[in-house]
Amino acid sequence: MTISEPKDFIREQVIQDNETNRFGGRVVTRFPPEPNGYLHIGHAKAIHADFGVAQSFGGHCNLRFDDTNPTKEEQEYVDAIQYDIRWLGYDWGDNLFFASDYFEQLYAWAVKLIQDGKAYVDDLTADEIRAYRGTLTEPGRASPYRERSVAENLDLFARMRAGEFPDGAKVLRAKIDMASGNLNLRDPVMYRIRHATHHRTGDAWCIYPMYDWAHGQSDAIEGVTHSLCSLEYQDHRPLYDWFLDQLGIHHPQQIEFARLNLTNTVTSKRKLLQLVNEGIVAGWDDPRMRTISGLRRRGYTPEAIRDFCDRVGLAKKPNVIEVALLEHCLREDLNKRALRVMGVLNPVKVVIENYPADQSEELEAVNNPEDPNAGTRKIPFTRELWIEQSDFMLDPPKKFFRLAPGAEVRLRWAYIIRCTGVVKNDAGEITQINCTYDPATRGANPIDRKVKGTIHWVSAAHALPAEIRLYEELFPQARPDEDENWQANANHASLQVIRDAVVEPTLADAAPFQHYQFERTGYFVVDPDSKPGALVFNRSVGLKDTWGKLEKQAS
RNA sequence: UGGGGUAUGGUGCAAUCGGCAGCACGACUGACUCUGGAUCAGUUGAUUGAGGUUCAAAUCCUUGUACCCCAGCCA
Repeated sequence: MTISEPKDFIREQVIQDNETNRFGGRVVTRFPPEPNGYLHIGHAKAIHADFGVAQSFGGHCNLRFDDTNPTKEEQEYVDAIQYDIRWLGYDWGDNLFFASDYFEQLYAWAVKLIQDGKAYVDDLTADEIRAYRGTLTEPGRASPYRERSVAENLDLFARMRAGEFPDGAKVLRAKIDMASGNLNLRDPVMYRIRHATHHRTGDAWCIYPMYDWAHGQSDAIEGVTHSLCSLEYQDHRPLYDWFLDQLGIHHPQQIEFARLNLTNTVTSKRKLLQLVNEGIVAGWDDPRMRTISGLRRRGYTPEAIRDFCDRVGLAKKPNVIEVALLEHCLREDLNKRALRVMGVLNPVKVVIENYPADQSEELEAVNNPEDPNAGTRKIPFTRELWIEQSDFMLDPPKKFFRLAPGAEVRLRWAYIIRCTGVVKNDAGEITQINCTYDPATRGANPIDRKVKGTIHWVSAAHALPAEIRLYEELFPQARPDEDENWQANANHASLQVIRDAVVEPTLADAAPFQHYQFERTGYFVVDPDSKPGALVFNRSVGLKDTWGKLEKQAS
């Protein structure tokens, strides 16, 4: 690892382990998703930690699906998770594993624990086990089945596997300490009976290992050295260590860090699933969702997400990151790469009275001022244009640098125009703005006066219709799920669809997931729903808007 | 005294042996600008409380306080 890399407490630990030669200098991590939902921004942090730490030390990171609960897991999720991790830019090479691949080994180890008198078959019901477990402040009591003979346990456990008992009739438990202050050590369940079809092992098994029993042993099998997980597993570490010690097998170091929390965001698979199932959003990839697929569709880039993960850091302190940081990372990435184009969301017609109706010209526009290699393009200019309604005011306040009666404004890449009057309909709405243009101001500033404002426009004759989807926060409040009734916090007006926007003709062939900056408006991405002739754009994030801020302060 | 954790500006992360509390986001000024974008310059603002040790404490000691996690046959 080079000196310039960040040294969070996890990397410090690894450095120490390498110095003491604890794992022979090897560094192996793993990312262990359960395939029961889609990945979200919180997983991105974990992935970034798991793959990033391994990479820092020239090690590798396994992708291991923690598929020990057949009633909740599906192949669909296995596929989606792999797609998302790859899209984020991480590579597990050949190291794709499944906890279900280890079921046979896990079973053999369980038998060994029984033989050693360290595990037993319990006939108590789930409710009874809970009652016997005691409470946070009172010790538990031993199950009446705790002292069964090894032979009987062996027999019963074999028959559990053989399918002789119905769901819930028996479990295998580790025999540890019913009085421990750590509830996880009060004879945790290792196996439960589930006559369910598993997405990979089919009907080969009807007993399935619990997380605590499967996880550490899977880490050991894979030669993992540093097993990174979130804070809530701190209480499980003694159990993780206990199993490994009883078995006397390779013993990785579990290290816990604080999971990511984001303002205005729910990150809980259960809640995300609810948003989808209850139709509050359109699906897992709804651009308002901070799932990886939702962020992708919203126009986030892997680079922006990785940069974000870098900046949030890695520590044990529970945290809530402001979404502003996420948005900052996106803007910073897109500013360097997104091609600039002009699009008018809420058009109003401008007629340039002294520009001949039969005339048109091609003006050169810079594609990205931040990137000379992006080149230039030609955009058509004619007598009739669309401009943004908000770029005109009949009675403008001070510091409004745009178009108003008698005022001048620069048309981006084109001429300076002066407003001479407006046309209104019967309802009093402005339907047309009349202007004159100054032919001397193409590519040049006037010498006798200063024109401060520049606005974007699209030639009416060449404009392409477009649908534009604007998003606000799904949850306007910073911490939506502090509330028991968190779903009620959802803003059902968080998606605004504009169907009559117009964009410049160079966008005719814009392909899904292409990023653009609509000048002065924001960053937009082509939605997968988009087709030539029926363009659809999502606003990824707005540009910083100091004028908008002024307006807000004024109101 | 059930067990396990965490406390540094509004937010997140640093400060390696006890040695000038730093970086980023945000907010606020200003400069510049054919994007009210970008860029540049600057300002604001923090060590959980109380004692103690020390020339010197975010860091060491004592003692409080607050917050988070744990009682699934989920992970």
